[in-house]
Amino acid sequence: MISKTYAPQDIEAKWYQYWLDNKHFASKPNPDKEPYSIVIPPPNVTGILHMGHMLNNTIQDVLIRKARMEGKEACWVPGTDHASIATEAKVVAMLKERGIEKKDISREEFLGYAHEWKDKYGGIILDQLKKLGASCDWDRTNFTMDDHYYESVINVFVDLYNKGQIYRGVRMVNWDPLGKTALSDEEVIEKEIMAKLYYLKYPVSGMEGEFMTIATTRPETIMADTALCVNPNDERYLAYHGKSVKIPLLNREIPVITDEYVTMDFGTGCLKVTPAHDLNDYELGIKHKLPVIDILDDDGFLNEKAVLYVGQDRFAARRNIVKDLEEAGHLVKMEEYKSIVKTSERTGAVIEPKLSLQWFLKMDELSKPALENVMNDTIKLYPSKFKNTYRSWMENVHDWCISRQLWWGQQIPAFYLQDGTIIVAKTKREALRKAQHDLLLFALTEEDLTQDPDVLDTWFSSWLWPIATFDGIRHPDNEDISYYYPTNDLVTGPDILFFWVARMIISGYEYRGKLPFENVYLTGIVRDKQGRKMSKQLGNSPDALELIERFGADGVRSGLLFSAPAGNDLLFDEKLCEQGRNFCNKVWNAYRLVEGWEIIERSATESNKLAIDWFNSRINQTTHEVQDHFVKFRISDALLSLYNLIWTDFCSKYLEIIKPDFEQPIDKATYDATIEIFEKLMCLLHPYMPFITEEIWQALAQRNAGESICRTEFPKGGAVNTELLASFEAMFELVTKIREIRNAKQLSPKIALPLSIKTDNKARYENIESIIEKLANTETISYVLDNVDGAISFVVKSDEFFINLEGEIDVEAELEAAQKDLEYNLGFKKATEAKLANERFVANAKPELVERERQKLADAESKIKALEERIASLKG
RNA sequence: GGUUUCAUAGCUCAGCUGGUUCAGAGCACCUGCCUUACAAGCAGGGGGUCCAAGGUUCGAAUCCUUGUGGGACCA
Repeated sequence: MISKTYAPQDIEAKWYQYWLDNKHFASKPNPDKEPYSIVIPPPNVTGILHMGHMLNNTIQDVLIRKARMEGKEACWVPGTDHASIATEAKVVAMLKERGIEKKDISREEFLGYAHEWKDKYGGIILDQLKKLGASCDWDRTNFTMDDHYYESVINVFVDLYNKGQIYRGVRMVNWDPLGKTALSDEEVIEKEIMAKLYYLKYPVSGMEGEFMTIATTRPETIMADTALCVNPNDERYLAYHGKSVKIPLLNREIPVITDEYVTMDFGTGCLKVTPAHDLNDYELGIKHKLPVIDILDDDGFLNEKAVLYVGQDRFAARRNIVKDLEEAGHLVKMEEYKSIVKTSERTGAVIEPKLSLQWFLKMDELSKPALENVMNDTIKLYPSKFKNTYRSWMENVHDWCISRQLWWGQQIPAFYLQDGTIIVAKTKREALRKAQHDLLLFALTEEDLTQDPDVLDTWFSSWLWPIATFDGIRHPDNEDISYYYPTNDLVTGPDILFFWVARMIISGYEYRGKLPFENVYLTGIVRDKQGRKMSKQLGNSPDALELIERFGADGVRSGLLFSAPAGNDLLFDEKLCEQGRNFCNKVWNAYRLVEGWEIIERSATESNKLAIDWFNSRINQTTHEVQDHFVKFRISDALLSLYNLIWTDFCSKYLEIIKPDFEQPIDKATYDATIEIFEKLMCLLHPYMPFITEEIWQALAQRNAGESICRTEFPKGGAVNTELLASFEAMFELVTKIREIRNAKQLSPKIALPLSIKTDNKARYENIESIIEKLANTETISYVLDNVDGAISFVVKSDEFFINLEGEIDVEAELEAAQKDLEYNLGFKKATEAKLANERFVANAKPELVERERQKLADAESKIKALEERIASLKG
């Protein structure tokens, strides 16, 4: 006896191992097949599976499994990225636990520990993906710090440098004083906070008793001021043009300059200019040739250039200077002020705008094909609304700061001579040769070369992902890259559209001359019920593995997809997984029913034959629907179509029709047809629910060793008999009406109801009498020419039906219902007639539409006739 | 502030090129059923001024304009 409820745990583990053992996910170039490839968005090597990953990877798995079943050479490349900042932080923490400080060990030692950490804890997420059922080709697993990948990244750096696309320069960057590294704009999170706006007055030189008052949120930077700036049109300050003021406490003199950049109505309309510590001030400083005084060191502590508060942390210095300013009478007032503070995504530290020497990649030329080919739909974004966002970003692209002051990552292949000359080469040896050869410095040895200590931004390695995972940078003509590139679909979140997707497109055109993928499917963000983004801090994210444990991978997968249209955020509720689990159970029980049947050698009844034909038409219809949804990347809609097909049409209708009576056998013809149908349904559903479909598919028939549903053919969808579908629709409507009466009269389902039909076309019902009897539990059906007195009646299409429940009929209620129905139909008739009488409608609308309206009118008319007779007889 | 996007049932969303009287699905809710595959189930039901106001059209939830209110991106 098999279990009444579906128990996924053992089944899932069993089949996943089976798939691996039989290498069903492995792929290699096959010229006889069409390639279909996806590269996984590499999760952070420190990461663990969360809801976003589950959604994202389920979608990829659905796509890849479907492609595999369609006979394509499907290849899903998994892997992880090295996540410099996050991983380095983990390693530093691990060392700290062992009592080791990063600053006390060498780079080589540190990297040794980092690799140790990675081998031990890194990539847990990939194993977790297996629990989800991900059909990745695991032999192709890549890591952005693998030797071949590392080399690819270095090669690209050298190449771009040689092409003049990479340069070194001083720029104002987002500095993370805790991580002690520059961050890209994308690694910065803006938080809204309540800050204080301090109003400080600066004495004007040569004008005793005159002051200029500025408003600032950062009083500790006044020592770095090099000017005060007012709008030249601001009448309040005309008298001070060309004067100078003294910085409070410090008494250093700085000029008053004018620039239209200053907003007159913000604060006091008088701006302190601090070029070293604010991006806008920096630009203003360049414009007005102001000096730059950098008073902060890399830790965010004040240095000796500050003169005051030297050695203090920036926040401590702020507290102290406010106190001192107040005592000295320079603090006019303080105001609460809502402002935005930038923080580091990784360390949480408040970002310090800082001038520093960094490596940059020029973006203006490189980004052109990437913009163009998204705008002209060579690369399609789903949903397309992201095209706008993409464009606005790409049109305002800044040069990319690619250096990071860390150790974990690809070390920048730039070597410095003692005089500062830069030589960029893949290795130190090559750099030396270059120096000797190009600069004629024959006496030079490797000891004279110092490599840049910084590493490259992690995105500078992951932007090569679709190429480097196939080793297409080092070997641009190898078999894999030639076959699998460009990949087909990329599935990722819109939050990394810019700094990953766009950059992959850039590198794709630069290094392959081609797009990296054809379609980009952007998932929504998984939020909690209240609409909050799931995060560790809030603790509102469910444990992914625990969810799988509770609901089964199939349940979680389908649950996530039930309400996940592309690009729309998904408000996650465990109820969705429950629904998925219930669906598994439904499918499971349908299998239990079929599995328990005794078979008898007998041909099928006419009604069974009809039901089989009808259901095959429904499958075909739905298959076409599903294909259409897939073409448009409506993954969620495709699932919902299948859900309804299986639950409503297969279980509630088809199986109920052909189900033999209790402990009766089923005829072989119907049984065989049902098994075939069941297999087809499992194939259609397999991409979504791989485990249960494999389990049932294996059980439905004898299979060969190693055979799997994941290698069967995805149903193509044959002819649809629309007439048959329509007649079954009408029949189900009839059945529903009878059931409605049963419910309204509170009659037990066990009592068979007497049904009479008044119709011009008896043949319409004769073949399906037994179906109606079974579904609605009616007694033998009779045909009548006249209305049945005292019976409950209703109209479906143009035929009238009577259920004679002696004494049960409430004439008033029946009359009212019939009257209401009549009114509706009269209204409908009127509207349709008006439409058809309208010349412009008949002239402009599509002919089939007009024809449909005529048909509707005819239907309504016969229905009205039947209803009128009905009302007359009730009144009679 | 600029750009963009959305507003449909109590909740989450479909509604694709305007065309069934179009107002849909799932969940939730109500009623009746422990019926023989399934109570993680079966049968049935109620529920909406499609944000507001104009416009285009034979016809608007759908297209246009303005407003209101949310989100995203950029500053």
